[in-house]
Amino acid sequence: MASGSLPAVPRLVDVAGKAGVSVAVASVALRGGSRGTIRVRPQTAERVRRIARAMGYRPNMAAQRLKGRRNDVVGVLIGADSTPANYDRLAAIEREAYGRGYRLMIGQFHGDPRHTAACVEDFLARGIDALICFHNPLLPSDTAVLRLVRQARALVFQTRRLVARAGRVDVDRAEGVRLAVAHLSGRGRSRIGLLLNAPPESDPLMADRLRGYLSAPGRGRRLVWAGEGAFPPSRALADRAVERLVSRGGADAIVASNDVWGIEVIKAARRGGLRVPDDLAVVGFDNLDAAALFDPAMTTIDQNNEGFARAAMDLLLAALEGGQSRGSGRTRIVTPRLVVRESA
Amino acid sequence: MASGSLPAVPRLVDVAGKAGVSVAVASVALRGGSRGTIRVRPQTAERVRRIARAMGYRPNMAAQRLKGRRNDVVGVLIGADSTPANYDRLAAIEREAYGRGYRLMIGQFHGDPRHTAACVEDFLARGIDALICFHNPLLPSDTAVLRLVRQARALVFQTRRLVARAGRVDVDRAEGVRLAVAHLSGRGRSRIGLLLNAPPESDPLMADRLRGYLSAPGRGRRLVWAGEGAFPPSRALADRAVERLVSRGGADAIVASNDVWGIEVIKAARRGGLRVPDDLAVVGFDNLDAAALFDPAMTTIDQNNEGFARAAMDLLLAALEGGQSRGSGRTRIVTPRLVVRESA
DNA sequence: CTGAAAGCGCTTACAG
DNA sequence: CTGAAAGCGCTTACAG
Repeated sequence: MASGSLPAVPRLVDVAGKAGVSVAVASVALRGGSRGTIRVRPQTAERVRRIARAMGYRPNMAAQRLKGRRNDVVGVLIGADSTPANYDRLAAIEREAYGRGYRLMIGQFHGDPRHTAACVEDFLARGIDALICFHNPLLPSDTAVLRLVRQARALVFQTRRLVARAGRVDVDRAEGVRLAVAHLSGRGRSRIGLLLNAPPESDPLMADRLRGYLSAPGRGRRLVWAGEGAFPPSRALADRAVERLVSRGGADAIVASNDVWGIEVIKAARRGGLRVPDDLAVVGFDNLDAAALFDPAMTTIDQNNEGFARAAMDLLLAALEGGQSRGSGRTRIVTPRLVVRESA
Repeated sequence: MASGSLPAVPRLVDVAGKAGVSVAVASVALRGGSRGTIRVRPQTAERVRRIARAMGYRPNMAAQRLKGRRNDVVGVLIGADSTPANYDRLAAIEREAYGRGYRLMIGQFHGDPRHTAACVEDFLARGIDALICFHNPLLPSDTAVLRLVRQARALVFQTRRLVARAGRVDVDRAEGVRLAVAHLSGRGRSRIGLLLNAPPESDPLMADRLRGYLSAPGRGRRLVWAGEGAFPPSRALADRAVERLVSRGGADAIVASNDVWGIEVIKAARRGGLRVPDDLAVVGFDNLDAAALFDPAMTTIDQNNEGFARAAMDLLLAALEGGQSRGSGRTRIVTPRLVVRESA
């Protein structure tokens, strides 16, 4: 609209023409000294690069991909109704992927398997190199979606491996709870309760926490309360949990299955006239921003999202670079850490 | 590794062969009845589609792009050290883009303009259709980066337009503060203070809040305190703010420039023996998860990220679909809303 | 109404 | 050591 001659995006042939070399030489020159049978003399290569830069040349990635170049894109499937903890993890994965030269493409979900399938189709059509599946969007019964997912060249599942050759990254939730119990026990708490968001029989993530709790040294007598999966908890539900664990159970400390529950428990305890941490110590799980901001600042288990991201990219790159490892090599367990603040 | 014959990704020519038609007919059949001079009879088209589906055919997007197909990808530049509020907004943009058939590609920043430039280069090489720039990563002085950014076919800036033809989306921060003041005034607060994270002279986002404050009916006498931009605020700084606004200024209500400040002010007020909201009402800004979880649940201004996302995509699609509108048509101001909870 | 052919912008064997 | 040519998988004028 502004000028008469449209500038047009420069192509390799334009660069080659200006440099007085063939496109083959130009192509090789731009990507380092030599490729296959072609060997370009350093000064020529430098000249080509200089001219390319001056022209603002940028290789057309679509053309490169047609010739087999990798895309360097990782697709991520994540539930649109994900907990804040999952978004924190996603941000960590994005940073890690970026550092390794990969871009992330996000696919959000709403529970409809047909929609999920369409999203994976789109990922595949775009030529993603790898796929990370957060556990919430996929069920073993979604066979149509899983058939598509299987077509990704490299695959990592969170927590639960739904495809045989895939990698898996998980957080050692049991260890997280053990860390919390050990900390509380070390501070003289003798009646440590565990609060679960859902029954451990129906929720493997809760079962892991229970396992950690039961195996923790210094735990004292068993004291567990589990909700029915309602999340976030209502005020009445939080009151009930505190009533069971503290009023009836005599707890002087509670390890909650996540930060939102931890915060709601502190509020409920206060409504019941308890002081935190004096009368009741509370440890959360996730290390959300809200945990640090809460008053009292909440002690919690950090899931180590950086470690998770590193492990996921390690597995994906290993799979991409040929030797998709087998057996235990395909699983990485990330160790969480305790963040001590004021609530415990 | 498993079977003898590698399955190989089916191509259009394979589908056409199996259907007994030319690739041209197959190509057109797969994308609706007719294209250009080619008109495929419905039953033929249906047969081609059925065969394609049975073969698991998926068009190679790289090849399509080489022929001019759009990519349907929006790049987003966002600071890696962004506030949580920006990530909430990013999630909203992702959902909105997804609903309109676009994917998002995220580029994070660390302040190094060379790194930023490399990221935009990458976006352009990947053929993004549009670019959204959050305000933090870019400065008017980064001319090299801006030269690259300008090459995007459609552009939207947050808050501050750094490229002439770009679109701009902003939140009416002044209106947000007016809503907060009106609410407080309506609840009988007569001495309403404004707390800013940085001096309004040096930070336009703070200047907007001040403008809203000064123009709010029922505000009472002017009472403003501004920090020096340190964020998040230290305990001592929050104490000082409360000391100035409440102890010296006599405020019975404070509007804070963001939720983190709002929360820290509530904590500081309590340290000073004040009850919230009885002695002091506090309104935040951003509506982070932490605001709802805090005790007392914090009243705050929601920036309306859904509205922001819708406006940004509207502008981008308008630019992409030819008529890049001019003048005021390129700016969209989103109206925030007050979320009333317990703190005010 | 349909088919053969050109061409998008690259990379890489293959000849000189 | 360098150039001309084929081909990646599509789409779309152009001929029949």
